Amino acid sequence: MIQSLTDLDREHLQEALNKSGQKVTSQREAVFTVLLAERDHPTVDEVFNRAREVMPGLSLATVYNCLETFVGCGLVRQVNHERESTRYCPNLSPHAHFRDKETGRVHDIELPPEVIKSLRAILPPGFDSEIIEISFQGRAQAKDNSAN
Amino acid sequence: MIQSLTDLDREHLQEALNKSGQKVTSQREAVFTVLLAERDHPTVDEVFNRAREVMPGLSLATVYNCLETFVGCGLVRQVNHERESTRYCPNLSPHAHFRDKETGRVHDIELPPEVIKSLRAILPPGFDSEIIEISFQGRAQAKDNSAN
DNA sequence: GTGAGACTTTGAATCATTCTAATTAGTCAA
DNA sequence: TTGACTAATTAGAATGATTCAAAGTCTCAC
Repeated sequence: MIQSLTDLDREHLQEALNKSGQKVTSQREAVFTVLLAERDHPTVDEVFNRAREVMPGLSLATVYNCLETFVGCGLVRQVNHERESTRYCPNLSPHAHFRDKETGRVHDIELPPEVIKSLRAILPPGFDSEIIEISFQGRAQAKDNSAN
Repeated sequence: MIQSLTDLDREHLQEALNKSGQKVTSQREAVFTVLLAERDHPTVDEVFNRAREVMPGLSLATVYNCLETFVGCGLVRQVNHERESTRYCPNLSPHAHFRDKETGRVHDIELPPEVIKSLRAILPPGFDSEIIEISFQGRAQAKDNSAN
């Protein structure tokens, strides 16, 4: 069952939206709640279905809009794997993604600062990168804790 | 103008295809030639248009098929950026990709073995990865040599 | 030269995503 | 309260990359 947002999370949402001149709406709150409730990198469709349990009138277009808004104000990250549907991730700390070939599940992998540094170091002069995306593919031993 | 394949490249193509029980056809040769001619990570459509200059009857589906075949037998790599059209890359040495935000161009960045090692090292036990993909996004100073 | 299997072709179908136009909700001023 | 303004939401159509299905062609072993 989907809990409602903690006060802290609601503040977080409000602050991020306000900072870019946008409003907290019940739809945005619902979508954000869904993202935080189960941190399993859901697709738009998955978010849509989960959110509708709580807000039946919600439209798919709105879910797209909300997620785009959140990405725009830095509340969530997109995760793409090849041409599969885009997935969404509310984990903001620097991390890589590991995609299990068998299940399609995506796991977060913590990314230590020195690794990031060594990656930046391989860029030739003149290349300046704000964003680095790292994704592994392979097999993850079932160790089904931390449901990423 | 599109040159034809060198003998070496033709052998390379032949060997890779044969190894997986597939044949060299004139279409595959044309598509492969296009990929090697200009190493700029073309989309399917770009490959299609270039290849048709040399083989007017070629169909789009065949270009999709050829590229899929090449990926399957390890002759080329796919490069995806968000939901843009997939691009194709005949560079087989380990490398990352850098996507210039302004131009959309993709550049290859050589990937030293020790960086790969340090990346593998961040995987928790139980995670086994065959493939690591690294992509940078940012600005590349116009230094328009090596047309990647 | 025939037949089997691999490859190619055309055009239709799919599917995620984006767009458009119309509606609703929220806010502020009078 | 009323109206006016703006941002957000909605439903459904449109888009665009990719895949699929069916029919046609080629090649090579026999």
